[in-house]
Amino acid sequence: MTVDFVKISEKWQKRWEKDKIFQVDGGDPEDKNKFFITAAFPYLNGVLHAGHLRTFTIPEVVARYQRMKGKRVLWTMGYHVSGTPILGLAELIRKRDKRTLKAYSELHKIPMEVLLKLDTPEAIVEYFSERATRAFKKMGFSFDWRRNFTTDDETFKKFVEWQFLRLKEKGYIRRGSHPVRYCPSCDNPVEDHDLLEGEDATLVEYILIKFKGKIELDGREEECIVPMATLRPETVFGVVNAWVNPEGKYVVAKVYMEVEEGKLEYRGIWIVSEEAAEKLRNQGRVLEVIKEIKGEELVGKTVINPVNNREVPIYPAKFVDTSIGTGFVMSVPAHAPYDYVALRDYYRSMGRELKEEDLIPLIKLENYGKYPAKEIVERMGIKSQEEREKLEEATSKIYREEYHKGVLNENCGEYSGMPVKEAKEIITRDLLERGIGEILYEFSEPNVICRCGTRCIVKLVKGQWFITYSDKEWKKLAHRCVDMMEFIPESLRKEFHNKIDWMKDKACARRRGLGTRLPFDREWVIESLSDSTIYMAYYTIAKTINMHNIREEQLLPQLFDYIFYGEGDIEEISKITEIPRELIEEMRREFLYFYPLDWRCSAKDLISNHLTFMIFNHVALFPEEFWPRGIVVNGYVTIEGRKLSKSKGPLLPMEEVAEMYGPDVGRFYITTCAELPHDADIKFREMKRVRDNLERFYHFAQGLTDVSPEDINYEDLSVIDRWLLHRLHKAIKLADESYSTFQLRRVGILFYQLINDLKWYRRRGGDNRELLRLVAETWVKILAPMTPHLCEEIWELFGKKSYISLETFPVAEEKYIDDTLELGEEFLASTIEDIRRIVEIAKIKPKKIYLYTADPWKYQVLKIMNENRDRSIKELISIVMKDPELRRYGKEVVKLIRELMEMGVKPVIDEEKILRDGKSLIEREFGCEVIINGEDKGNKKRQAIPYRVAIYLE
RNA sequence: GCAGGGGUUGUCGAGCCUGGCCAAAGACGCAGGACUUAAGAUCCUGUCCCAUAGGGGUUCGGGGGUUCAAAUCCCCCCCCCUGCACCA
Repeated sequence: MTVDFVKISEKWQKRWEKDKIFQVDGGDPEDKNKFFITAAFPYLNGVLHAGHLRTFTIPEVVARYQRMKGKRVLWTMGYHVSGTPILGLAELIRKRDKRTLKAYSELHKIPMEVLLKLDTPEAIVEYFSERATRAFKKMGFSFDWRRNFTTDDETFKKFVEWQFLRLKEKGYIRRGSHPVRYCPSCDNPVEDHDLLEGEDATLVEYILIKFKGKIELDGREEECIVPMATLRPETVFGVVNAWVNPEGKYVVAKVYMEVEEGKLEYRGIWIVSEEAAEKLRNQGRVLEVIKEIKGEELVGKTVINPVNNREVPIYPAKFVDTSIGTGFVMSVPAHAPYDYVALRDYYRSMGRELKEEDLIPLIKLENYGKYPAKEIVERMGIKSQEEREKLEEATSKIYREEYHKGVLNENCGEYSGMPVKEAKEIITRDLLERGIGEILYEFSEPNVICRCGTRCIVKLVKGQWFITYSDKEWKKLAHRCVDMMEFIPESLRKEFHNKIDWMKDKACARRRGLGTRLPFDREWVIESLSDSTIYMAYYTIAKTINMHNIREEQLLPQLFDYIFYGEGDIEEISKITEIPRELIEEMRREFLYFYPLDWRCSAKDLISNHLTFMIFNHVALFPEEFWPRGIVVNGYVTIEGRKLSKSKGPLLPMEEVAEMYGPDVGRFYITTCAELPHDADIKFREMKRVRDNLERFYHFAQGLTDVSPEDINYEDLSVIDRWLLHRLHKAIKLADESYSTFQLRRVGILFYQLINDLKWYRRRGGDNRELLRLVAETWVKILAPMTPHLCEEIWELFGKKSYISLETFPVAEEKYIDDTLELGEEFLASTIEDIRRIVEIAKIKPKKIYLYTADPWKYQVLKIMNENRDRSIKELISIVMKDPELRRYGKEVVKLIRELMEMGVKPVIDEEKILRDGKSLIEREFGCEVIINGEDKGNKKRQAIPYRVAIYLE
């Protein structure tokens, strides 16, 4: 007889909806008995899948639990549609892209005739939000649906506008330029998924150090700048020459920097490679080329190091790549193996030897002499510049060690004595400030190719809007928030502190995509991660806005100021917004009641962006009392070992889980199959087993409809009854703890333990049906947050008229908890196990089993040990030996203490009584008579110690 | 490179924070038995090696240390995963 989980779920979902049991309104602000939990809403360019299922089911279960704990629970969901992916998807569908159509029909299960119509962003948003809603409902999510919205709703956009106006007012929005990966052919920034090659490439910042030179122009000698590109600006103090590629093409050009839009600043005449000129143009400079020259023309000329005015010669070197940096490299042979080898080669070609006096050391490094580069080159036996591989190795080794352990020496002026790690940053800053350094961005890999086949460039986007997450004061507030918050797992706290420290200014607007336009610059659309940082606050008021059809033009900034800050005159606001005063008051009340957010749940991919932004925006816009209180992060999901993929599968739509296995099975499985922070691997076999177990639980309950827990006679309970009762209350306690700390897997384990407990109970001859009914009723409540439909069904079967979803969570009663009962059963089980081992090893089929408990003095020793739990063995021996009675047993006492210690010190229990109670079980198991503490056969009795009876088989 | 997480018995996966009851939970797999006409389901038992009375031996990435005692604490090394941003 199988249970139809799907049918049961449909029945209860209908009833819940009809009775609106999950709609929630704010209560008395004085008595904030509330629980506000949210999950990072899904981005709707596809159906909800197994990953969403996990991330959303966790808070869903906890929300239901808290509801049963009597809290007013605000739990709902919105839909994220901002940004470009939906735009892109609409375009692909319009173009009838084969791969897209295949993925969306087969993986997302969209009928082709419907799919082909999804060729506008609006159609996609509408379709997928309906699908998402359906999936949530089928899984039995207990949302207050009145508060649902999408980020493209005009009303929500007004809220985002308010947010950005206030951020700008507080000085957290600025305008500037920004390097991005750019495709010159598509004329657009290139996102990760639009790359053919080079996904791993990062942006690296080269520092251009402006060495001064002279160049002949029109017969006159002119001052010019020869910029050296370097990743190690601190080594500028050790430059002894510069390198140029003699074969390379270079240009002499007047360089202007675009400091503001349309405003140029002259930066002098520069000599750079042709490729570098192009890069400079892309990165905010305007170049006027005066003439082209070949690298060899510069060989032998000199340049002046701007930090120490040292004049150094330019030498030729083949290793200089004109496509990297500027085509000029400053040579620091004391610390750069390439430079050392190239200079040595060059000197030799000139007929002289490179000597130590020719080098300028600038970094002191332990385990090395004055000239680390020279040393490593000699140690590795590098003979010429051609040995690229070895040189790379030597370079990275020296760079790494110098960076971490090096200290600048006396040649470094004001920076001497500084560790390289620190000096690097400071020197960079100083070079930039003094105008002798500039930044040039490069990719860390040579090949970064756009989907269109064009090589990407780094482009400086001008007029970009930023949120200034680099702001030190702002970071302080964010750190403070993190200090006050709770994190699950706790290790997140450290991680968030790190993320906050690393946060740089973030570009917060783009040229295209769905979403909200910047209220102060309508050309730009607010970037999709930036519009979703404080939207939990919107949940508190969305109900009022949705139910009363408040229109976007009514949602003026003054209104939000009143709702969130209590600022302004309500009469006046009511007048200008044409929103009735009561509704404004309602919104204010709901916000005050439900805020702050108690828990934010998400998968771990959002740690470094969304969750961190959420903290930043909250601390910027809200007073401390409204800062978020906790973050819960769960691991990823794989299916039978494979990563999820929206385009390649597997995906496992949430709806499919609901339809194929039933929502309760899916909910139970996804929350208990892995520990919260770990990745979960869905295995369909295991999911089936969950279904079997839940089914068994249903049948167990089904067999108990005719009895009542009211009829339990507590006076008359047997040992095993009391044990079961103890286990029940202990389970309540643990389940309570587990739910409140998001340890849902533990609840699952408790459930499996219940099944095992019931097995043992029956094996021990337990058959108190009233008690079993109590166990069933209690467990239905414990499981209700996880498997609500099944539990409602059983609840109804038990003749209850209420919804179990609204019942009170069971309360553990200490008076029924007695750990010695548990120790007793364990003792009994281990006794049986011991007998079994002897039977097996000795190959005896016993006719009679004699069991002997230990002599009383041995329990006395155990008792003393219990009273002195923290003592060492030595101490225990001396304590026990103080007792003259016990001292009589001499060495035996010492031996006993050691044995008991090894076993673990447990309280003394009445072993004989337990054995007598379990006698019939042992007799049944072995099919023979059991004699307890009878005649001492084979002188065995003396072997008995507490928790280990002596056994004699006959 | 920087940061965070992790390496446990056939597999997955607890335990490690708060050292001793850890040969190490549980699940799966495998093997044996009971039940059954049979299959499935269910229940019992075993599953590192050795052992004819409940015993012994070798294990928890590698190496070293602290301790009467370490999978668990400390140090070093190796390996794996994730993030490093404008992208949802």
